[in-house]
Amino acid sequence: MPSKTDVSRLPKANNHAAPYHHGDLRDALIAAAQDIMETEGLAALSLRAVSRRAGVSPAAPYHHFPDKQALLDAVAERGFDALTSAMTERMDRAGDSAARLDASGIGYVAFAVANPALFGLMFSHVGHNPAAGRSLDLARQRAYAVLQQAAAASSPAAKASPEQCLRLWALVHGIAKLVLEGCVKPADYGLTDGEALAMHLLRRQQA
Amino acid sequence: MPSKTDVSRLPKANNHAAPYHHGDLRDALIAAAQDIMETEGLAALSLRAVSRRAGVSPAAPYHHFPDKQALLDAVAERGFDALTSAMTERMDRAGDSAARLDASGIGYVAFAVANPALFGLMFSHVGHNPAAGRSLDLARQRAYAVLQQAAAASSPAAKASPEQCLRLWALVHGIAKLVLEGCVKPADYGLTDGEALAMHLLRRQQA
DNA sequence: CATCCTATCTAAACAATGTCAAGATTATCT
DNA sequence: AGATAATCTTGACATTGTTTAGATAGGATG
Repeated sequence: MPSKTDVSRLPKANNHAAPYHHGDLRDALIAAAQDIMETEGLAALSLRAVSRRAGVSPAAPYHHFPDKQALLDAVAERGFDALTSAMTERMDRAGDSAARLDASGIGYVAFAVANPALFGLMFSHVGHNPAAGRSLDLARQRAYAVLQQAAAASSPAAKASPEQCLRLWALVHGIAKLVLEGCVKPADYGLTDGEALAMHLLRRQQA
Repeated sequence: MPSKTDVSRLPKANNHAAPYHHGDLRDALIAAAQDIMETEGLAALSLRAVSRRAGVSPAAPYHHFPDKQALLDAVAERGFDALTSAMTERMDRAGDSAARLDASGIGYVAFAVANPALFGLMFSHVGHNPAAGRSLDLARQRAYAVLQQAAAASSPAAKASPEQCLRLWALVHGIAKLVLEGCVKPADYGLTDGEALAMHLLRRQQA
């Protein structure tokens, strides 16, 4: 349907009548995938649906990603960066180092509850070839580093031990997962949302 | 290929030449699904593969389960019962009530690591109609009750508070998930397996 | 400017999956 | 034994991930 000659030469103008070459399809595919996840959930996230949303044929993504999993990895990588930002921003709005430590954990859970499908994707590489997901691993480590640094800055020296850090990660990860999986409903504890639950469980945790 | 008249009347004998009516296909399907999960992983768990393994047509399961999800729910339900047994058995091999509390948490993680695909299935109802999974919810609550009772039997009174129980669940659930998702490798902490990691993280947790 | 080369996209097809409708076969009850 | 309901098969449909072959465009070189 789109006439190909009216738009003479606009390689990056993607407003009307998509040209044969999309401009930067890679980003558009990632954005479309994020869009579908937020609106229709993880189950609706098929490669063909992403292609459809981006206005492109089902085979087009294969020129930018070797695999569906590779596209999902790219989405997950951006997710970890967003998680890192969400935690640090919340920490910056906190006062002393103890409050910043709380904020990091609460931010972790709050991000998960606010982006359930994305959070699920980020931790769902079951069979994952290690070479392809290396950049993803680094993004995840960057997010974990926020927790680690918050623990290190918190005064009691023993709190920054690798074991204590991992305990904190496991605790907030467990809270997030249990809420997302529907196992724990914050209302059962007289709380409004997952964020309040995290606040409640992290308070007085370090005794 | 199978001649239908040589086996005259053996409704439950499923050794050779399966009769038209399987006997109890429902259990066979659940068992086949468990088999596939353990040997080939969650990704290979398709309804058709289960039917194939049970020696039956792809449409046969629909006379015993309304849905693929319903079969998966049945498998998950048995999984929660197995988790309950694994925890209680490990507790019974422990000494005092404090050791029993540790054993419940360690048993939780050990079960997850020993049955990665099943554990993933058990907590993977994203869009789940509440009526169908009610029996599943009960099975899950039965497993959680083991943790609760272990905490209640442990001497310090404040340890059995709902918040403390939930904290314990979140902690062991988080450890299990992080290990299964490949985020945490026990070897990085000088430990052999996830069970040892759980032991290490739960020890001195209650201070 | 013309030409080759390469990157990008489409079209068409393939096997596999979940699911359903129609028909065959067997168990069960009267 | 004969009717009725339960169980299983066959065949089909839409959807998915992926591949192959061919069309189209952009960029470099002559």
